[in-house]
Amino acid sequence: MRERPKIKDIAERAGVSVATVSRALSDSPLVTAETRQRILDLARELNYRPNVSARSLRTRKSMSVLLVVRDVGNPFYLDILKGVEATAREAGYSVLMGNTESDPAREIEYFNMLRDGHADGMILMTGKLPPAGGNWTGTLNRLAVVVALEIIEGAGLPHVQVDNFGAAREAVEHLISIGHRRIAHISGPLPELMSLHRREGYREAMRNAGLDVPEAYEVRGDFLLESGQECCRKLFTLPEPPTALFVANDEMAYGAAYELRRMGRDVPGDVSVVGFDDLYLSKAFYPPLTTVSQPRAEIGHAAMELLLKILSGAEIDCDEPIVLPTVLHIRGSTAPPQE
Amino acid sequence: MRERPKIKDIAERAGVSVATVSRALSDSPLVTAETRQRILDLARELNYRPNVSARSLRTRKSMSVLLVVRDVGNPFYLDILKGVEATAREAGYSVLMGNTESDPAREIEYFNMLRDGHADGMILMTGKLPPAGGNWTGTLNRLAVVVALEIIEGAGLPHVQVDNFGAAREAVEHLISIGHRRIAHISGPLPELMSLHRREGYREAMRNAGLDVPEAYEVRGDFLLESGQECCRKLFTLPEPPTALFVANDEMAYGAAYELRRMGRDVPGDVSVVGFDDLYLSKAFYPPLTTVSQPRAEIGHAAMELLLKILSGAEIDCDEPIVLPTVLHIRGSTAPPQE
DNA sequence: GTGAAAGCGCTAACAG
DNA sequence: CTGTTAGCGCTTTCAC
Repeated sequence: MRERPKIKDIAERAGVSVATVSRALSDSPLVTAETRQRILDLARELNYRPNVSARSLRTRKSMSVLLVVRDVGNPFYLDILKGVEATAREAGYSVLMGNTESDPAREIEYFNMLRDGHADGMILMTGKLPPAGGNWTGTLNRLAVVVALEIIEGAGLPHVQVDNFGAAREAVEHLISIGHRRIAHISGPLPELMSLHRREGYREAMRNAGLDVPEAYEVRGDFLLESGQECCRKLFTLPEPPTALFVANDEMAYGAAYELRRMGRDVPGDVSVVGFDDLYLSKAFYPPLTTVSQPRAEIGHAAMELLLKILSGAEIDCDEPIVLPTVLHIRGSTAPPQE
Repeated sequence: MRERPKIKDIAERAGVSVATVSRALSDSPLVTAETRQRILDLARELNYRPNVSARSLRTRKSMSVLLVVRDVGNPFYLDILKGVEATAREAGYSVLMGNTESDPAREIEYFNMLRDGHADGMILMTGKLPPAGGNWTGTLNRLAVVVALEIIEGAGLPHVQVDNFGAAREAVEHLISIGHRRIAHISGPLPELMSLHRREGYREAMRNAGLDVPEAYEVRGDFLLESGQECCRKLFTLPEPPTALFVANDEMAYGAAYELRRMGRDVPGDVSVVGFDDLYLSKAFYPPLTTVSQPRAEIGHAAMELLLKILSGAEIDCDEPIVLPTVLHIRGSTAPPQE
């Protein structure tokens, strides 16, 4: 058989109709065990594989989902992707990668891919809806979209997230508990909700401990290494620099630690540093970073499960986000302040 | 318009046939500029998007490619993925993620996805062909497959790679040039070609310098952090431990550096370490790792370009791999040996 | 330049 | 239980 066999080829050889073959192949109970077996054997023999386009066209299902992130190059997404991929594959779905790089045109494009049957559903990790350019607006509620990691308010979409506020508070409480009082915060880009929540957690912990937060102790970064360095430099030109840093993500925390070293300050001897994310290989950094670990694989898994539920037609309560637990890993970058 | 508009809807409103609409939409010259414009306007107004399944079924093209890796969780692939994605999107292709985790069943599965029309081509980064279980064998030459990063011998497939041998040699030559003579090597898993080539580069550099390589100076790892630690431990129980390490990838290099620190040896004061890959954030490590940087985005880009060429029907010379240049980044983890 | 019509390969009524 | 048949939405001959 030179050409790819189709259902018709099997039907002819088996001496049955295409309908029967289709049924046998999809495990319909409407086929005798014997016929089914004959067909199955034949299919294997011919090395038959159903044509996905034909099937999709007919069933109106693509059996693939779209995973959309801001930057595929960011290692943070890796384990999430892994979790999504594993769960998707188990359910027979393929995963299409989407990368917006915050380009509105691309954001729209990926939504369009849902409409044109490229994918059945989408896991959105960009933290925002595309501008209302394409008039997919209004169709939104009909599309199967799960927001993971980030939060999009007011769209009525289901969410899978972590308690950024609580996790940040816990991280800062750790610093307080080992004796720090002058604790500064390098935040993520504002007014993104994730950054906001982490900053609120920081403020709450400080407030609860009766500690002061001078305005200059809150510096705004953008989650990238360089901004961690820069923010750190700013903080240590202050007349009364902090003894500890709560940084909104690991990448900036590395930047800060790197900068501290350059300035001749020891971590954690002179300054303690706490990050957020628990990046791949973060335990290999020196000193190993104390950080909030997010259950990334589980986030991916949960988001995909939720999406599958939606795709199966179940009603989802979008008002109650799924919140996954974080863990504060206390490692070598934090220590009590010097006398 | 509640339902998704199809070509027929446009045709009716425009008072033309579906054929004309199809032609106008695909920029065929067989349509008057005026009709075309009317149709285009209408399409935009209705927010029309062609159904991909129908189109794929008809054209026998899925306009997507499969990117298959051993482990999506490995950050090494990130920039490659990014390069592939960007190039693919520009050409109108989507990228499907494939993750084998070295499971033969999955390896076969992804090849099957080519046959069933799920994807038009594949970029394979697993370094091996699936076991000849599915009888896709023989069909191989008909499938559009590009091998990137790794090497698969004898399959007649086009390759995009780096000169692992030369890059490794250069790295070791650097160590030699700053005065090291007792240089050990932590290799990747054998007999994988990539590991083999890097080891050969190491040997060649040593040989050229007239340096001895005691058998115990070559330890075999598996590219993971822990194995870097382990191998390092072995090396430093030798009666005459090395003063420098050439490690086959960054992840193990971090493991080794971590272990050296634990053993109270300073990097680079007591021991110099050179890695391979130049991982994301590697400059933030302490000390910043001297390492061979691979042009990952370019590898992704080149592989996708090559695949596009194949998909466009061009004949490819599979005997001449595309070899991309590496750069040795000399950073803080290497220094002349102590007196 | 445009239209009619024939499928691409599959599934799902509907009949038997 | 099995077969016949009508599409899914699109592209592409082949006529006109």
